[in-house]
Amino acid sequence: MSPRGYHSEKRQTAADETRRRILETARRVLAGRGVPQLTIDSVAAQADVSRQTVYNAFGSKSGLLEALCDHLAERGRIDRIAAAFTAPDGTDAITLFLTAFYKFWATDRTVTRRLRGLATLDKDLDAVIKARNARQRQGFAALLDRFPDLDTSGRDREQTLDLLCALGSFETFDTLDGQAALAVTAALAVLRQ
Amino acid sequence: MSPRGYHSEKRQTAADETRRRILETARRVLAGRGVPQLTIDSVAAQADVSRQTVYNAFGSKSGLLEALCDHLAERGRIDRIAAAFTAPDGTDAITLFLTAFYKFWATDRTVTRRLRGLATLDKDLDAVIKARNARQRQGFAALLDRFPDLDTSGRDREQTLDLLCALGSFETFDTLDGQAALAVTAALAVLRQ
DNA sequence: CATTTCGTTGGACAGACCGTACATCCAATT
DNA sequence: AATTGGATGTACGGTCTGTCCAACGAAATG
Repeated sequence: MSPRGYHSEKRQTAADETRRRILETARRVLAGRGVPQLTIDSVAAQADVSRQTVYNAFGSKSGLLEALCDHLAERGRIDRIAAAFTAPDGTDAITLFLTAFYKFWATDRTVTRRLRGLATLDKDLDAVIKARNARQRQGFAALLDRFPDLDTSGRDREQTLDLLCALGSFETFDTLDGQAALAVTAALAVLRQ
Repeated sequence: MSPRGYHSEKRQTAADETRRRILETARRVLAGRGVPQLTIDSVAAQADVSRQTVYNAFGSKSGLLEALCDHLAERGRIDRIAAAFTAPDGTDAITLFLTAFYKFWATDRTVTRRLRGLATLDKDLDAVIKARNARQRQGFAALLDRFPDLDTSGRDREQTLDLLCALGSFETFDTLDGQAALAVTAALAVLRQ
């Protein structure tokens, strides 16, 4: 703590800029073909930054990956899901919700796949991704609340949510090759049956 | 190559036994809670074997993981899918096929999840898993061939296969918490709609 | 019995990577 | 002019992979 705060604008923005440059580099590295060579060394070098700077900005490799998750959320305009909650029609709402996620993942498909793979080895990153999945489930739940007539299957509510989350998961997006329309029809079939 | 073959039974079975012990240890390590500490060192130590022996048996860490995939296939009785191809009814066939996979994955759920995560970082392992997914798709395709009336959706055949693969994927199994019945009803809903 | 073979062992080594510490430089701030 | 904070460079310890090699011992062969 400084006795007299050195609040600075130029310094802050400069630091943010390097931080951002590092994140972009990490994203580019993970997006490349072949096995991702995501080492602090290579990211730092490609971002034209010293290794120490990466640690200053993110603390650790885990920290970098977590920050990258948020970075991807911005890039992929995950905020598009907001439109789903103002839709007047239930079917439209589900459609908007699912397609928002599919567009989001399509933005950085390879990076997302690898990030989720890396979460297997990283407790912190795993927590971030689990939280994200949980929020998606809450979104589906909110839509089911708003449109009670949407689910005419007579199934248990939690089970319906399980199915929707499965169809809306990144992995399903990935195996469906991004065909959002396919996921939407499947979801509607599951809800109606 | 030996000028005069030293074909041995005792040696062979002994080597197979240590190989098997290493695989079981690796499986146990990957099944443990927390971040998996799957290092050659720890596996070797827990299997009461020298590190060199692991390399003799599997060549590399990738080799060990690939072998573990096959090991899991045996343990999980993946051969149960055979029953699906002799079923007289299409619906039964799909049900048997899907539940065989779900039982398979339920056998070593955590291990499979981590193995698939590790495939992100390992080209060889990734190839093994991709091949396995492809075989599942061929299985679904064979069922659609045998029972042409099964798919009344009028959808493109490849798209129907995409959806079935998505529902039959390990990741969907994982998010559905192993509820095979749920996946089956979803698959049937998708086929009928 | 003598010899060959093979799986196994133990130690040593290079190379990659993570994370930390520290002394230093420079530009922005006061 | 003095201070502060971000960035740099270097160095070090630790972990893990993969390879090499000398050696041991039990099984197989003649």
